Amino acid sequence: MAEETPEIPPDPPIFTLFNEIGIIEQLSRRRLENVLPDGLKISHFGVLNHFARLGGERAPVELARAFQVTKAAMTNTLGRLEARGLVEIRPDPDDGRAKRVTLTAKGRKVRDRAIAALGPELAEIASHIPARDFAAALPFLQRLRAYLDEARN
Amino acid sequence: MAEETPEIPPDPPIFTLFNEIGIIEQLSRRRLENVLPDGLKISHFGVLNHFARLGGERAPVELARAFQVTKAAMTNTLGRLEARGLVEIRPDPDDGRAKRVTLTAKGRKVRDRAIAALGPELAEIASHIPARDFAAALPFLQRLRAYLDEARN
DNA sequence: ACTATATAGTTAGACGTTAAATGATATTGC
DNA sequence: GCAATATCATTTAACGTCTAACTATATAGT
Repeated sequence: MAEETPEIPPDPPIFTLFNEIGIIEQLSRRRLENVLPDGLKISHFGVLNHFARLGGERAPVELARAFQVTKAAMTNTLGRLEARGLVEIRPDPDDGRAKRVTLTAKGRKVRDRAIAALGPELAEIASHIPARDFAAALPFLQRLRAYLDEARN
Repeated sequence: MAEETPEIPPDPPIFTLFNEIGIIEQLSRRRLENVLPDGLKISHFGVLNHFARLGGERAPVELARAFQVTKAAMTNTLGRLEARGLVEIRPDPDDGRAKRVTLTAKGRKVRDRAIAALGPELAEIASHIPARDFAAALPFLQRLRAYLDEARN
């Protein structure tokens, strides 16, 4: 009977894409964390790198928004970074509710070592998939991210 | 002094891309899980959908490989699906170490409801970003995934 | 046959994340 | 001024994932 033919309609591309994104996220995070020094996590490195690139000081809520995580997650991340002396957290003199976070000299050094450790790993990936393909794929992902971001509650 | 000019060299595209992937994964997972019925998680839906599309029965280790998660994660997922009566797990008659997992009628119904709930959500995204853009972006992501997959230890 | 190795699945512990509730401080509107 | 509301940060509980260690069974080498 007709039951014998499996047919198997493929998932729609939009669905497959989110699937691939999820798997790439998992594989790349594991891979990058494996080469990061001192058990540094991607989320930790992200914060250090943010400060190293943009400088200055930030409120935790700003960082949470920048990385699209909850304030609770950022509280956790900053607490661990502070415990390791990589960031400094002070009360905000102008707002009793808020705090100010800055990168310490040690934090900058760890970030620089992380960048150095990441370099060969990224180069290895780039040796298999041309850098221009990454650049070509970026605009779509940025647009998708921007939409999901603005559409979030 | 020169310190006054911020310069701010941008991260390389390959780095920015992994960044975007991570954020998209987070935002899309949260958004899709919010519309999934019965607190179904993406990982749970993935397994149900896998069975509904391909039919038959699978060993847990096969599913773990298909979804790029560890066996431990799949044990957890299958345990929760079984506890809710969405899959059935039996010993493999031919291999004393293995198990066989099948979709139950209830599991299929939940999956169908999940598909129905996901439809409008995906359509809403597609209304802001053309479906052809998703299709166009897919090959690169699949290639990247395949590389990361084969290069994993 | 027997030993060594590989594979299937589970368990335990750690970690990051989320949602929800809470406390503290700011801001807005009347 | 004062009450209502919004915002910043933290805490708690639940969840999914990972790594590592473990049990049980199967397969390969000798």
